[in-house]
Amino acid sequence: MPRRTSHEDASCPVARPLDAIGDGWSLLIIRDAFDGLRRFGEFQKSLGLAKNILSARLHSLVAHGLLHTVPASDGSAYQEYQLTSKGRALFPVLAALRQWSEEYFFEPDETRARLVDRGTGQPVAKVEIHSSDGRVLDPEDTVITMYRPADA
Amino acid sequence: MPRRTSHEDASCPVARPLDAIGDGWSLLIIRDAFDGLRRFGEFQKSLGLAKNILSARLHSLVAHGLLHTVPASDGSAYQEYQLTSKGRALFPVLAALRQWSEEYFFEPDETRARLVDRGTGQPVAKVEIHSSDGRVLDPEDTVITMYRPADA
DNA sequence: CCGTATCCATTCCGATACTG
DNA sequence: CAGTATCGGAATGGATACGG
Repeated sequence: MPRRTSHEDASCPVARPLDAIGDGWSLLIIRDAFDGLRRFGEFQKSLGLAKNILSARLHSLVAHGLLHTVPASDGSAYQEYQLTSKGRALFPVLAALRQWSEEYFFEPDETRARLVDRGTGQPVAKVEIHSSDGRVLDPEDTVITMYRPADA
Repeated sequence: MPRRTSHEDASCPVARPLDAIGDGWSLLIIRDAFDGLRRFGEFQKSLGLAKNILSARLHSLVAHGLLHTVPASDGSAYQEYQLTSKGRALFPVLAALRQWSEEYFFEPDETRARLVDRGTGQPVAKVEIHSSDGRVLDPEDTVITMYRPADA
């Protein structure tokens, strides 16, 4: 029996993107892309992975529409990898993940990389889930329901 | 050379939790836990994975402090798996991931599972990143900086 | 400098059988 | 029902060598 290879057809939005970013390196590549990295060598130096798998991950991210390649920038005949709008839209996810990790995976006195407001240098506000009318929602205040858009 | 086995010592909060939730199944188990699932068999039925790997994942999540086991609830001699506060704190991450996925991985007319306010039935508000004084921040408005807490 | 192709070691997953 | 133990196949990742 083949291994569970894909979540493409899952109706759950948590499952479906796992093919694109469910692997360990992809999220780190996206993080670096947000940080301004664009060149193959920059990613490789930052992440320290083998070139073949970096190549594979990059292609996968392009195939899933999170990155796209642009021809040059310096005269070279190579590619640069930039976030698409789909990739950029991961910003809140990454920010929430950062906050969760800082709170639960770091000792209070441990040095860490923080996401801050560029203008003020202050850390960004804690991500919260709100109702459509602005109340803060806890997990218990929410439910998962099936939504069938009318195909009018 | 050993494969990169762990991100435990990374100073980047994006990297460090990958050992705990970077694998494909863990996030889905957490999702199901938010959904109220607690028993081994419930998870297995929902996810359709082999019992040995479910067992391994569950143990890993317990070891990383996202789940904890409680003795019974019905008289049986078995365990139930519940989210810890650390696991519950993943709520905004999961919610942000859901929203991103719904927007970019589903066709507009495609049926999907949505996170809604239990009281009103309305979908939760879109997750945004705010500055400490309440402005909405785009990726460009932010920077990553190293933070060294004073060890007073 | 930017990749691609090949090889090898490790890991992971699924099925199955087994215990309580 | 709730797990554990074992096995085999598949996919992955790392190193390296090579080509543009």
